[in-house]
Amino acid sequence: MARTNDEVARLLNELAVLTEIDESSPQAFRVRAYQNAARAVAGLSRDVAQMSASELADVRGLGKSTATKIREYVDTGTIGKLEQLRDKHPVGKRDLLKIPGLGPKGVELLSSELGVTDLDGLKAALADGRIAALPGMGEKTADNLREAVERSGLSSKEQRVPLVDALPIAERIVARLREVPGVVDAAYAGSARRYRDDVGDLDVLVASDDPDPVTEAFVSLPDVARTVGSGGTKTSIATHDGLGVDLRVVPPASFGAALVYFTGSKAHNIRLRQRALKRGWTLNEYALAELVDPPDDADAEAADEPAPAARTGDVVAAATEEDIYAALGLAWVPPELREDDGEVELAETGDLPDLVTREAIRGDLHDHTDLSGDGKDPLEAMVEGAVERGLDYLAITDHAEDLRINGVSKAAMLDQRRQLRDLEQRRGDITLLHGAELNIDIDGSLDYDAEFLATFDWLVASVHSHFRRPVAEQTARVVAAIRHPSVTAIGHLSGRMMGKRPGIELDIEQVLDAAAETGTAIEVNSNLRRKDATAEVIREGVRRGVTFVISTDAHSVRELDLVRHGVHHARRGGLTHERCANTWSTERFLAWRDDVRTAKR
DNA sequence: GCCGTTTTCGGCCCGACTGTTTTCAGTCG
Repeated sequence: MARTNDEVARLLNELAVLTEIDESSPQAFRVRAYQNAARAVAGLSRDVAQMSASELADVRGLGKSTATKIREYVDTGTIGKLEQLRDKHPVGKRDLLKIPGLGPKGVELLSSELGVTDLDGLKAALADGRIAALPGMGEKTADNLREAVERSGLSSKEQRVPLVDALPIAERIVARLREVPGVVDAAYAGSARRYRDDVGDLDVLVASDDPDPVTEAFVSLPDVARTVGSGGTKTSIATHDGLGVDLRVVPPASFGAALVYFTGSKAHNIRLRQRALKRGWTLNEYALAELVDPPDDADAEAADEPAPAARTGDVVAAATEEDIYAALGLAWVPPELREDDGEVELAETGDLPDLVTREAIRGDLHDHTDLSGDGKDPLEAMVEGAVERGLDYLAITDHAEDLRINGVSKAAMLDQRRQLRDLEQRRGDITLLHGAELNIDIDGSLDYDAEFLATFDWLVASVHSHFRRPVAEQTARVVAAIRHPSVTAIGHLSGRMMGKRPGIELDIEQVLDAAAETGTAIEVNSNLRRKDATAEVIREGVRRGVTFVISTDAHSVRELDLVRHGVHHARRGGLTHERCANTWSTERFLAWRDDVRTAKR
């Protein structure tokens, strides 16, 4: 949480990159140690600036050496070792490392053989044929590098695409590959399945004993701009948007193992494999299986060839994820939690959180009708849609008057309220709350007057403008809305739009503490472009006892289905049923709302 | 650099694909 931690994590990652260049090997154990340390610091709830060297060294993933470096940074503002590596390896080398196809060995080769230490140098060496003449390189390698440099410049290794843009592609590809004869199952995995905010690429997994027609169908998809590589079971393509998609075809009996493997995260997988090794097993994308010791020296000599490092024996588990986790003595870990930030330990002791599920959602508390300008469907249709989806309660929250483009006057609001009460009475199959989405102005003030606001059943207050103001101003603005006696929830907390604009800057501790103190709910907005509040904020809010609601912010009947995204996102933040008010029964929900308002007034 | 139901040294996750190699190194995920 604390800023120092993010800063230190960034420096440790830089140390990892520089060490990778320095030791010319991605395997260099120091590199991984620094990466682990960076993640450990980023995930720490305590502020490293407040911790002693010995306290730091006690943190899992940090040792004496890194603890000393962190103290050095906190005390002096610099890390000697880092400065030294920065001097030794100019920024240009780090840029070279970002080029797809160039790893630490390649970068070192360029530097030592040709004196090439930056992108311009590489371009020149490519142009005059010096690259192709290098030992271990050739014309083909030079061509690939030339293409990589031209196409994506520096960024493609780290260019990430918002989930909202990538997920539809993933779902389309999976649907198409499911139709291929011989395909038993298909799914997307990777960071998309973990529901990260953005993805580096897509991982698609197919279960089939006949890979060739799957590969054929995959490279023939209309999305495919070019095939990056293709072997017997693994194929990589790039879409016209420049998104990379990896396909793996595995035997149906291995589908569970492959799902675990390709869902990741990498760090989570490493923990699982270490666990497997301790039990005398090995875990790969095909199975959790017995580890067979390599033959002893005599046998190896007799065979007159080096012994393989390990061979696998009988399969312990492979078909489903549940089987594999169970064999490893773990509860099945929901994909959204597989980041190695404590979930393995919780799975071991059976203490994984009771994460919110789609089936548990009983109500939707942020919905628009065609009364406000940007809504598409009339009140009756929205209510019918909610009933069809099995909801017990629904809040209609059209934009209030302040949002000039599509806001609603007081009179129109009252008219809608009469319609809503009448509809509720006539139907008798759903509880309807009359609400509004208020605009939080830059000074924290809201639409209408306090007296009128007090007559609503449910009020969502959200930021819609003035995104670039100082953190103190934004925090005061939002906290004022949280403390307003009639406001029951804060909509899309940061106002971010993925791939378009960042959210407002908030002192999140202050905001969450105000929400916890007043009982005002924080919304988890289900729109994938928003995913707002962020997973990190949800996680911290759960820790501080904040109540959340998962809302669709639907502007049409169809958008009521967005709730599945909101649920996945909330799970990433560790949201439990207990802290998610719209999983509660109508009675419990209404009683809670009454309590909050009574306490605030 | 970190870590320990094979504890203070000697390990450290696993495999596919590519391009350069005649059996493998480098890169990637």
